[in-house]
Amino acid sequence: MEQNKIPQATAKRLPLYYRFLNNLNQQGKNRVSSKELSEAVKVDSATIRRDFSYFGALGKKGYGYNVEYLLGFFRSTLDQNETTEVALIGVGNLGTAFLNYSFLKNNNIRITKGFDANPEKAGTNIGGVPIYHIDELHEKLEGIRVAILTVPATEAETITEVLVKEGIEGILNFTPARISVPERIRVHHIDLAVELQSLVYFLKHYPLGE
Amino acid sequence: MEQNKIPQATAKRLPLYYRFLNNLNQQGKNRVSSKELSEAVKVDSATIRRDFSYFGALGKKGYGYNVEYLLGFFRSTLDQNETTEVALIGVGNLGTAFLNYSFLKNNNIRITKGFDANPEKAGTNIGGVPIYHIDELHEKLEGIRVAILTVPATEAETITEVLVKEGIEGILNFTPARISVPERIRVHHIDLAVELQSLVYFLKHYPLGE
DNA sequence: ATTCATTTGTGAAATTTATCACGACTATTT
DNA sequence: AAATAGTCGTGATAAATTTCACAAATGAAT
Ligand SMILES: NC(=O)c1ccc[n+]([C@@H]2O[C@H](COP(=O)([O-])OP(=O)(O)OC[C@H]3O[C@@H](n4cnc5c(N)ncnc54)[C@H](O)[C@@H]3O)[C@@H](O)[C@H]2O)c1
Ligand SMILES: NC(=O)c1ccc[n+]([C@@H]2O[C@H](COP(=O)([O-])OP(=O)(O)OC[C@H]3O[C@@H](n4cnc5c(N)ncnc54)[C@H](O)[C@@H]3O)[C@@H](O)[C@H]2O)c1
Repeated sequence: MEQNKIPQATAKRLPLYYRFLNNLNQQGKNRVSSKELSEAVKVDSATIRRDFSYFGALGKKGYGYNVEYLLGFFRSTLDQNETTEVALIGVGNLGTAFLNYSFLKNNNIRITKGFDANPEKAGTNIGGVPIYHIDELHEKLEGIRVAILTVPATEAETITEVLVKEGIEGILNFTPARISVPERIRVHHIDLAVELQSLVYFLKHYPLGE
Repeated sequence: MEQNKIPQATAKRLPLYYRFLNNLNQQGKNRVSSKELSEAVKVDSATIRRDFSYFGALGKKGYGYNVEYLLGFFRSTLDQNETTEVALIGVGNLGTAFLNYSFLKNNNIRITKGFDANPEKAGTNIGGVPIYHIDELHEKLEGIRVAILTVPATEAETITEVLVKEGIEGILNFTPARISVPERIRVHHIDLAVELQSLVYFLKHYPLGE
């Protein structure tokens, strides 16, 4: 949409910066250096300056960055002015935890609808979010572009096909299944078992500082 | 411990390969090519071959890989012969979901103890895992090297200090707090809000195929 | 036996990401 | 107004990761 120049690695750090700037702002701080930011978010200060520089000269030499200005800039860059609606598919253990969690501290993304195959869950309300039967996807998914997938792995592929057909553009997939989607759809995997296992692997094979 | 030659990016993919090989093995398949693996785990086949090659010549040209052999190899590489015990700190929404989930399908990592500050949770049992009061950390953490952190963000830093003091070596941190630890401790962050937000960012700024 | 379709393992190249290091500039203190 | 300490933005470099592309090997088919 804009300049596709922002490296993916940078893009993944933006929400992190945004959140911390929000904290600073709420604390009344109005000035911050890349060094301070670095200590807080655990990213090298040169990397932070480089990240910011893709968006132009946001800071002042010898001074640092103005918190409010930077915050405003990232707010619009991250589209935090308008609310993004997200659907959650699979209201089980994990899905319920997400529904009970309000993502929107410093954050304009909200899970607004839940879907489940279990007819007993349809019609209920968890954490203020209405739950619908999965068969109602077509009617209820209007205008929603992002889905969180927390169904059993065996269901992931078929549900994904439906979601794609309904026009979903992005999926945050918590199932261990590696789903297949058309090129235009973006899928991010969060694979908790893999994360845990790789952490254990690192401990055994890369002892001490990195 | 062994040859520190395995790139981190490779190490992070090993559990993924391992899981899929397990599936193949259970299906009775005894041969697989990097191309098939590639389609299943959505990793470029050259990358897979490169990853495997760090461990030596595990395949046969013109043939592919023997599933059972490869599986056995990764089982020992990932220390799946012995069980790894993990402690979970913070038995709330997210923590409870993890306790109710059995990580150990194809996987020898188990959450064996939960800890919470809420005295009403101490003494209970969730998903077969006993919950202790957080003050009992010292007595109960013996021999456990890995912890999952699912406490409120405000508690993350202080709890981490205690965990480090108790000899924990790896932390899987689900709180938005970027915790400070000595060099020797390994921390992996899983930041759900950041993941969601960056997915939304990518959708808006990188439309269509990547 | 020979051909043919596959598939590995890897040198080399390309791409992506992180880090170094310094000139230019700012605010503050003396 | 000069000196000082601090900080950005970025060219250059380094490091990490991915991908290309092909010789060498394999098994199956004829
Ligand atoms: N819970 C965890 O800690 C955890 C950890 C790692 C991975 N996961 C993965 O996350 C996913 C969900 O895990 P969970 O523990 O919440 O499972 P769960 O069984 O508690 O929940 C799954 C939910 O999906 C619903 N469902 C089933 N088929 C459906 C369909 N076709 N359409 C819509 N809904 C359907 C079920 O009714 C159920 O409510 C699984 O793939 C699991 O492997 C979970
Ligand atoms: N639930 C989600 O979907 C979700 C999503 C993203 C991030 N998170 C993060 O994960 C963490 C946990 O979220 P949650 O929704 O489970 O919160 P929660 O409030 O439901 O659970 C937190 C638990 O930690 C316990 N606790 C508080 N202080 C403690 C202490 N000092 N020692 C031990 N236990 C203590 C509380 O008693 C509670 O049971 C939070 O940091 C949250 O920001 C959660």
